[in-house]
Amino acid sequence: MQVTDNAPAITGEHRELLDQLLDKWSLHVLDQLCEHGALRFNELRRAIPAVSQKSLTAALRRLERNGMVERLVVNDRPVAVEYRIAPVGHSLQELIDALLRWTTTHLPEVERARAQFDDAVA
Amino acid sequence: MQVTDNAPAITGEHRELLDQLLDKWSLHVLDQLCEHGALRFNELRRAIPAVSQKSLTAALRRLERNGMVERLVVNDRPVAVEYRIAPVGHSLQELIDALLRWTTTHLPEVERARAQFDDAVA
DNA sequence: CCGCATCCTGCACGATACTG
DNA sequence: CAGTATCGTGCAGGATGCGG
Repeated sequence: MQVTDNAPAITGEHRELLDQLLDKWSLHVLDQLCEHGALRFNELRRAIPAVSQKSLTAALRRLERNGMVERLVVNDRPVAVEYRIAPVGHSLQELIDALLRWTTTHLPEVERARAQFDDAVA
Repeated sequence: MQVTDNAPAITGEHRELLDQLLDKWSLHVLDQLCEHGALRFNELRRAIPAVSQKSLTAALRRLERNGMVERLVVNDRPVAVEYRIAPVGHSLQELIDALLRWTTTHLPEVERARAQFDDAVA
């Protein structure tokens, strides 16, 4: 075993956690919460128009359960809830940004590869 | 707009690309190919025992189409195929490693959060 | 305003059998 | 060895309606 072994193996738990943090909507949610600090439920809905109420709720619950965001009831009558990014969630943000930057950088290259592949098939 | 804006927005294309690269099996495949350089189809199957033949084929096709890996026929009779990591795929590896290191680091914290959350519900 | 319950649909994925 | 073809199933996720 090398001391320079900086590539951990992929265990089921790794995969499970990444699935819960990098799923279809969680990236958007984390992104918004990092940018604005704290947002109300319907503010998030408006910020991410394509998400359904059900999926947004599910994503928020998942993120909350994993400690990425904090949910706090601001007010009863009428009910007001605020979602706030947790410190550990903020630490994830750097990685997410890195991913987004990577895609932005390499998207043209990927699209060329796709065109070439699709041509070869046809 | 700030010049220091280092957080690109999440477009549909970003999401689509990430979905194709970070899916259930692609991480394993990229990981293996980066580690070993080049592998045969059945070597990959053995290296990732949980994957079905169908899903591995699909993952490899997807990665190939996006330019992440190169497929080359080494031999006919009997057929031998080699999958090799492409340069752009290798550039992804650093991010994947970063993700894995992040999960490794924060998994205990996440598990504490989960336990607490599940307690609160019960 | 926030969110759960229900129904419905498509698709991801495994299992299995077959081919060059 | 490296796939393609087909079938069956679970589950993610949208649409809709109700409740505190």
